[in-house]
Amino acid sequence: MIKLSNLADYAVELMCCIALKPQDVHSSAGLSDLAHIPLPTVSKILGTLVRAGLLASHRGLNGGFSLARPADKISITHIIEAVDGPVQLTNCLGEEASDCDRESNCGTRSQWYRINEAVKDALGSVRLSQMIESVPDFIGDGAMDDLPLIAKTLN
Amino acid sequence: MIKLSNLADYAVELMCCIALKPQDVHSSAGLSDLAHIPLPTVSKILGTLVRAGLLASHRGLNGGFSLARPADKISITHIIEAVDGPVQLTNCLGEEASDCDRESNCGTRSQWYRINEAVKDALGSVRLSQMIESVPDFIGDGAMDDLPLIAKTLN
DNA sequence: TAGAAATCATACCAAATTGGTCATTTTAAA
DNA sequence: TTTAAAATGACCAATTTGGTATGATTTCTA
Repeated sequence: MIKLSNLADYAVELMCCIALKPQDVHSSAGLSDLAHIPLPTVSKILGTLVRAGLLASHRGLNGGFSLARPADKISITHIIEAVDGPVQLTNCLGEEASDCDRESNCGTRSQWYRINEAVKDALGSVRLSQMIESVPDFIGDGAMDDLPLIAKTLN
Repeated sequence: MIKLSNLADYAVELMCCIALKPQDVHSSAGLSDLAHIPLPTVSKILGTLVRAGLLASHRGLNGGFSLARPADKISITHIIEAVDGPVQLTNCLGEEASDCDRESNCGTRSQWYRINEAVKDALGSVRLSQMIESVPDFIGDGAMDDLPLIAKTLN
């Protein structure tokens, strides 16, 4: 199953919690309660997000975390890459062309590149501000009809 | 780092090797040599692909594997999902709405859905036949100079 | 101004997934 | 009947992931 790591998933969720009240300073403990994620794990993730420049931390009494920039300037890719590292579907796409003495499959590189870009676009096309707006009850049926348009870069 | 599993990566590569000579029956050992992947691993992956209906197996002497359908009827998604399971970026997207008694983040589901679909589209938009076309004789040296732009976004 | 409380930060440990190996059985062609 | 090949299942190692505990830092308050 292709999925994000739990930590990346958590990270997006925590960012959403913070973005809902952008003015407030949110403590790890408070966010842990709100999101039902173990406190130490929250701590670790928030620390990562601070180092990535997505959050600002305020130490000391009444300290906590707040967004480093407006929610519409933060994309899902930013959050995910901060936690999970870059989107790089295949080893082929790394810096070293590595062991590409393989026959028969290097025409695939340009295709892989396309696919990888498309995935990044998909992730990058949604901003944090969008994640928290408009919560239609989407469970069930047609609520998702006006959706994508994404993945248009291909073809 | 967001990446496919090695097995999925290998699977695509093996499928490419087979698709290059669609008439032939390819033995595990031959493919292992060709792709530089350990034989037992090749065996395991090919078995999975057979069960997924992407390959046909021929037992006995001079047996081996061949495509179960034309290369332009097989998408990368087919191969990847056969090995890694469905593309399901977040737990939220699974069948059971699970612990979505979480506050504040369920508006995110419809967004996650969009993102997930886009990723699937990206993977599904490339067919096996495209992966193997235009394979310039790249073995050797500068043959891959015109190859794109790769790893440009990575930094 | 000093101490204490609240909080961030980091180093450490355990468990689960993944990747890879081996040995056995089944099949079919020569 | 012998041989070469696939199919199957159990097994082991290692990386990664998730979680825990402890330590360091800042600010408030007395």
